[in-house]
Amino acid sequence: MTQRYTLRRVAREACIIDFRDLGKNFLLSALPTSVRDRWIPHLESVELPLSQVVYESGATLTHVYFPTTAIVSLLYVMENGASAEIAVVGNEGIVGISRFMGGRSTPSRAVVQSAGHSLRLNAEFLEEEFNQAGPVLHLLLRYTQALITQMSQTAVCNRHHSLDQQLCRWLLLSLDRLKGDELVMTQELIANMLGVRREGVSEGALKLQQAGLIRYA
Amino acid sequence: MTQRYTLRRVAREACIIDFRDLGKNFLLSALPTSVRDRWIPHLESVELPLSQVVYESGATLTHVYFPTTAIVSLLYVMENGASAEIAVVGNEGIVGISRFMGGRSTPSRAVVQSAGHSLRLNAEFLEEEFNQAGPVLHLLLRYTQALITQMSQTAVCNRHHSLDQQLCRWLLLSLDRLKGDELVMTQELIANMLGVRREGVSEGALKLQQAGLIRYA
DNA sequence: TTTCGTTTGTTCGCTACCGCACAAAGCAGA
DNA sequence: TCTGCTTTGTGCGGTAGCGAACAAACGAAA
Repeated sequence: MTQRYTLRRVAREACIIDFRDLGKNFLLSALPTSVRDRWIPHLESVELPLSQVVYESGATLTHVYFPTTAIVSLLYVMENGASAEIAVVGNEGIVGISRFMGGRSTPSRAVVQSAGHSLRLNAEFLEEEFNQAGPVLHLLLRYTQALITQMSQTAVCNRHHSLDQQLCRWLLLSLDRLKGDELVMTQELIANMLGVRREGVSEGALKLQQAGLIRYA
Repeated sequence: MTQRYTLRRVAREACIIDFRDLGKNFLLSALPTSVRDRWIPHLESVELPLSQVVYESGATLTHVYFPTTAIVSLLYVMENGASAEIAVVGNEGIVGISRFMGGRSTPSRAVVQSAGHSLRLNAEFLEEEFNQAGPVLHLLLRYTQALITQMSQTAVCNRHHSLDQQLCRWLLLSLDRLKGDELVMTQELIANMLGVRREGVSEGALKLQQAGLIRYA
């Protein structure tokens, strides 16, 4: 019944979101219903095509994103243009943590790694909600802590693991965030994310295919 | 005058901290005086010897540390024992952010990289202060954002920079947090932090010495 | 069907770094 | 002063990954 009510309310306020999407993002579904009901009129539904830049390094965010089926990569770009992925965000998280962490800008670039759907929220609205210091704050900080852990692992992988190992990790990170088991992506793009040569990815993928662990075309 | 008052109060409450130390940690000195006065009776003064483990990976923190002259490295340790430094904390920060970020444990190990002095606070007390959602919360989150940026840089350095470059970065990160320009440390330890071979550090340091950029014995 | 652009596979030096082994230097304690 | 331990310097194969160059496969548009 509550859900029916929510659905109608969404319709009444002329928001085009499908309320079922709310349950697809773990953070949104972890919110108390009172908060979720308050957010619904502010949530927008967006499709994120492959390689779209969600936000640029140094930019001030206008929205924060709650991916449902999309996957977003956070890249750190060096002055000379070289870059490396520092974290991956899918339906378990939120893109744009720097907005509520206090800095006005972010050191990373967010790029869509797997096309899909996402909900998004006006950044100022989120900031106000965050500053009410209730469950929203605690949930987002817990997620941030998880993100920090993922970034730490990325750092140590970059140091100690072989290209093949990193490719495997990357595939698994993606698989964790995918509905099915299929990923639309070129080796070139994977190489950019990992910050390695395209040829290396080619060889790695080949090995995995020969071992029967993946298939691709 | 305010300072004299503070000093007396410290003495009255039989705390052994020197109130001048407060100003040596940037976070503590950025707090409003009202907060600082409230914290003073709870602050403890500790000496951190080289290589002391401030907290172990996975442990629940009992205290958070505000280094004044000490420098602490955050290391991520892999299952096979290999490790890599993910961030450095000196008098600009706080050791133990995971305590207020919500997770009960932390994925990193904190090790003293340069012996020195630090103030520390009971972790539960800090948590309560943090949850009052005032300036303490915002200051600590801002610092956390800075720490995340440092970790991102570490990740991308591990990917794209040469051993020599990383050694330089490490020395500069340390220099930024040192009073003078002298660092007591073996090449072996530096290698552990960076997650590289000791011989590599040896060669790198030699080059820098020959270039007249550093001196060591 | 042809053509052209994109994506993937393969090869060939080259270099940075690793693991190992060992020598040299410095320092502390007996 | 001698001895032993810690720390630093150096050399030597082995290898993973880089940069460049190019061939093969595939797909979409003309």
